[in-house]
Amino acid sequence: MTKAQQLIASREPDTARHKEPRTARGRKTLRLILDAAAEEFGARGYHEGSIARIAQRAGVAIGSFYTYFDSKEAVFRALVADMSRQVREHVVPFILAAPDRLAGERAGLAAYLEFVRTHKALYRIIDESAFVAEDAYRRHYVDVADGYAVSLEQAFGRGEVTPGDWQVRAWAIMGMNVFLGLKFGVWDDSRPADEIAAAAHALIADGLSPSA
Amino acid sequence: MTKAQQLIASREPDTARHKEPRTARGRKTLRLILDAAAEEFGARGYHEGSIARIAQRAGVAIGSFYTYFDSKEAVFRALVADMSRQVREHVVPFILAAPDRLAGERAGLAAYLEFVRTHKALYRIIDESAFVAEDAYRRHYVDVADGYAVSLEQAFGRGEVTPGDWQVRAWAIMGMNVFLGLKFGVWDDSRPADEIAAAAHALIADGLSPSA
DNA sequence: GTGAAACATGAACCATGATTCAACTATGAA
DNA sequence: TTCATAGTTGAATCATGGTTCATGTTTCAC
Repeated sequence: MTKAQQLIASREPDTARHKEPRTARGRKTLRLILDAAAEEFGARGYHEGSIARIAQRAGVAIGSFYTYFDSKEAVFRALVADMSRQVREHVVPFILAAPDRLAGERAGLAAYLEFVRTHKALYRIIDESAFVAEDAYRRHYVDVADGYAVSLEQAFGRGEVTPGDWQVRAWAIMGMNVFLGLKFGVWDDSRPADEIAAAAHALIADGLSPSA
Repeated sequence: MTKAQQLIASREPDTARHKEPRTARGRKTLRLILDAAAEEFGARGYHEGSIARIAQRAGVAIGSFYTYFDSKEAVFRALVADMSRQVREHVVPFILAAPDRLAGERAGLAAYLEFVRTHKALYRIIDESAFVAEDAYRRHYVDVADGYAVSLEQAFGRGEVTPGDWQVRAWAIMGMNVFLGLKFGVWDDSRPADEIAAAAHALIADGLSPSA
């Protein structure tokens, strides 16, 4: 397993399983349904979203939906797992490509903001999972935070950051990024992602204290 | 208006209005219903929560609920506004009592963590409002962030913090606090709030960079 | 080519729970 | 004391939408 794979992979087995298609036709239909569900839940949210409309968007009958998923919650869980993976696959390479961890932090945030701006549905789905599939939500954030903590500690080993409480730092930075994503990604994309990332990077690197 | 009142107050008029009771009996019943709703939504969430159960918890008939609120959403909105105010009323005094803004940051986070630990329902309700009453959710966080931004800028005027992007900093710090509240307040309260606040304070004050 | 398994269809079923409402009781001002 | 208003009651109503299922159609290994 490469370092990138380690950071992307989830620690837990994939519990959100759909019924595996056995033919090419089946795989295609499953894909259609998943994409339609992402659109529907992204636009209307879990509770307002309807299976009938998902089926319609996918261009299949309602019954076909139930060929692949046991319930509304099942398809939602599958989506959360899928999107959790997508975010990490998009962001991690930017972090790894940077010369050091702090530069990586900045590049990662910029990449994250760009990703959120072009995948607002994704943001909403992961967030809403807190109330629909709490375990999936926890898994997502615990995975990301643990990846962060490990990564920070390794950077410390290379002398790139000061020592400190890795768990607190990981959750703090993650929360920062998520809220910046909400504010400057989802709600207001008028400012360049780089600019936000630079300001956040400055905060994380040097803090607010004038004496330092 | 005192400084504390400024920080606590919401910029927007109170849109989430219930029907005002005209007698002492009515005011008492309204209070019972609001408290019951907080319990119910805190425990089961908005969609799993039911009006019938709220009425039961409050010890009143279903019809009485509709004497005070037009709908399920209306009572939820009233709760969000109420709790948004509660958090600020609890935390702001700690920030103001501190000798300077950075110390205030630390004291505020510790106070916030303690509050979250003893009011987990509140945390959940505000968070879920993102999907039930998005405008109320936005209002809450925009209010808090703007308060932060102003407060940081004033601290800069007193030479307590370095100059920077106030909006980005405000949202970053707020996100940090919210996520630390989720992780170390709601999910895991095994570590002392002070300890978490101290670690976060160190991050915000001095950053991660070893050169600084 | 053939048959069993996989996949597709969508009308009908059904549980759930928010909301209504008509009858009743308590309050408090005059 | 009186009566208009405020407040209370909970069974019945009603809309919604997730889920089922009996009946086809397609695929593909043999």
